[in-house]
Amino acid sequence: MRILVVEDEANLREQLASHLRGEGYVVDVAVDGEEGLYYGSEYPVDAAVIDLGLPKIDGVDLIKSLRAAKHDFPILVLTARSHWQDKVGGLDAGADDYLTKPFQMEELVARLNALIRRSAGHATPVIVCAELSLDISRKAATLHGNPMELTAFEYKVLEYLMLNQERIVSKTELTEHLYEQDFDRDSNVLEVFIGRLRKKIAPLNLIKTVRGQGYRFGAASNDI
Amino acid sequence: MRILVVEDEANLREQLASHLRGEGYVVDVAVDGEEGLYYGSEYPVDAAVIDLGLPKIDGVDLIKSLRAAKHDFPILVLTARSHWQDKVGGLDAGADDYLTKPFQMEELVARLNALIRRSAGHATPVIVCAELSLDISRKAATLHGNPMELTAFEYKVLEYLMLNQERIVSKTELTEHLYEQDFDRDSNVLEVFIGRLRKKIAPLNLIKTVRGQGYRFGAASNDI
DNA sequence: AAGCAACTTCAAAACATCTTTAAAACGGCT
DNA sequence: AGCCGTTTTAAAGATGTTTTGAAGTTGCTT
Repeated sequence: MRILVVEDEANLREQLASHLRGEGYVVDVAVDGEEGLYYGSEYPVDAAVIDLGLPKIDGVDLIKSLRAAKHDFPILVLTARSHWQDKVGGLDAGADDYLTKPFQMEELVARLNALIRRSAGHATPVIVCAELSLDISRKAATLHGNPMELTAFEYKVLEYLMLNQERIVSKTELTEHLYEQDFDRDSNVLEVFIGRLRKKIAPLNLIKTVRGQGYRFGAASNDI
Repeated sequence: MRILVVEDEANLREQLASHLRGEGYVVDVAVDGEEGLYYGSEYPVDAAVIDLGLPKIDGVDLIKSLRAAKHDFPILVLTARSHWQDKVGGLDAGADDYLTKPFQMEELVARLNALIRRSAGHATPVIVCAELSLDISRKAATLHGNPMELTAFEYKVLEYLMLNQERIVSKTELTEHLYEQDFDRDSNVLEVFIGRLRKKIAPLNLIKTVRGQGYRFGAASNDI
């Protein structure tokens, strides 16, 4: 999952980035609203964390611009406690949730997770498909009720596919959401991971390949 | 479908070309307005992506020249965000849509698809003919409500024919729009593909051959 | 009936995807 | 820091599908 962090204060910015990376997210960082708008438009981000009170373009204006440009990924705004009124402006502008500074990183991660999950159309943190279920808040999967052993990357791939079930997800889309920018276009890592996931969830045939287009996750037996 | 890309910045140009080719388009690339005018006049392109702000001939002038030469394929212009006023000039000159940089490739592809579809006279992304329907945005066809299994090329041929229903489409036209320039003139690939498509959509007789001229797709039973 | 255009069939070539293996990178531990 | 086990990546070959080329057949048209 790709997160855009827009925060002018260097300290907090780095802390956010490194903590989110530690959680397995791909992170783009922007130091001001202008850069934030650029990254939000250029890369397929899954969610954004935006500090209100930014130089160049104000946080509220950034949100408005992003929404005007039809980017509908969820946005979590950060406000200083002393400026708590700001949050109303942020939400009005199109943000989805807010957090007042200071805050706990765990809190932020939990909310971000919830936002991403809900924006993919899942109300609960547990996604079930046939005998396979994925608990996003715990980053764990169970098959036939037994916990599965997944590596960090296997989990990420499975999560992305399950959050986008029944939809064809191209290899490009997968890499853009799961890897930092510089990714070797003609590497076959994804095929390797898909292969491993298939082996682990066998005999269930939930990951179908649509030749020339990508993969589609789902229980549906009929092709589309 | 044949797309002309006119962009001076090498990086973006290559990215555009490779991404569009990945989407199944035939792509001609031009590095400046002069080359753009040449390709636009020489090849039967279905749509063009033109960056405003080009060397030699400016993007706006290129569009004017193309329109003056009676080329009426749809044009999507790219503008830098800082020069957003340009888009008005582009649209005035005869462009059909615009996108400000930076943008996401999916967005561009979606708009290009829509432009091509509409220029062929179809308002919606689903084209229906008798019991056969084609969803251009998903690149999928259904027959009697059941999804069809089409290979990439079968799809391309069917799409071109359906976008140009009731019109006689010559084999030359088909190859020019579906293949890169160097195509073996006396190959019979198209006949092979037409044959396969006919078999797949049988017993419907939607692809009629007009001896000596080409093929005509349509439900109309009366000859012309 | 001859000549040509279009059709059919089949196998070769090209291509995308999958599998396997081993090397490289990483993370935790002493 | 150096070692060890694990995870991720790169590379190469196997597999299966799609596309192409080629040869022969059909069937219009004159």
